[in-house]
Amino acid sequence: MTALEILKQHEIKKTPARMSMIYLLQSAKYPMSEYEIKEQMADLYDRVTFYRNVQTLSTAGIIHKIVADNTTVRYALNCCEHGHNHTAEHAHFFCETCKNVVCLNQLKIPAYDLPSGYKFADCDVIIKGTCEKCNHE
Amino acid sequence: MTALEILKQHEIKKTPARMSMIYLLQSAKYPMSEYEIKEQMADLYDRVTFYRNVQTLSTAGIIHKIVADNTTVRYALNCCEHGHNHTAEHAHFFCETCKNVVCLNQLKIPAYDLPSGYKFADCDVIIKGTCEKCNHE
DNA sequence: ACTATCTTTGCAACATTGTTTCATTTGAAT
DNA sequence: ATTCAAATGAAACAATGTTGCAAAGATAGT
Repeated sequence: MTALEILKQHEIKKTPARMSMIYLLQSAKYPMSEYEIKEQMADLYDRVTFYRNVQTLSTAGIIHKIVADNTTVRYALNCCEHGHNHTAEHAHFFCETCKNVVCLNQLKIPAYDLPSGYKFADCDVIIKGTCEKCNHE
Repeated sequence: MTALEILKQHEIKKTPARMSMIYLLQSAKYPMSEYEIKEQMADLYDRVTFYRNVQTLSTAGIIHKIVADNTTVRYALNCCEHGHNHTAEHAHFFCETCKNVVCLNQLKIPAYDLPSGYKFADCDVIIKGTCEKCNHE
């Protein structure tokens, strides 16, 4: 699906900043940091616009924000399959050496039983350690 | 166990800042934010010292740091039972309304199978939603 | 095409969180 | 008491995120 199609599908206006954010994340192998996005967006990049679009795109379900650590935030595109957005919740791996984050799509997040009276909204699972590449160096 | 005993057990020097941090966390019902700690430590409080002691105490396993969100960090004392420190990994609940964090000691974190080559170090589980109190208001 | 309206953007300023460096103070062992 | 490493405080800095407001851009109605 193209960036434009994604925006149309969610009835979000096409703007250069949004288009290139989606492009970038589509071509990324891993969830990207703000810094990486900033580097690649160059002149199109304004911090405030970025944060506002992160907000817009993530409430629409187009991207998701991964908090690996309080100082390590990454952004990734949700998989848009079969014409609608369908991303099962999965765990994320954070390599403490190279600071990269990887989506572990195969690791689904189990349902947790909350104490009575508690309402569930969302669950984040971050597994920390060292990635394959860093282990072989 | 007293704050002093905890420090001695881990061979960490007794200083006023460390003592009162442990006191505070011992008396806290919930994991505390830096702001709450700061309020209560008043003149004993210096930001740099705080961060350094968070580092010292958490690598010693005396406290743990809970990242509920990139802008929401909480600190909690680990349970020190039977004379040694023994805290099974448990999930945490983050109330999106009141921003409180609760340790869900009963929710143990399952073992996840990582892709080959990946080395496991740690796993954080954050469940988001609304807490009992906020649901009844 | 023209205007009115709403959304998005860019900029400036600010707030919060965390780190580094370095001189000084303190803890605790002898 | 002396000593020496460890801990502290202060200043400066860096990164991250937010708010208010004016300008620019897109959209719809006439």
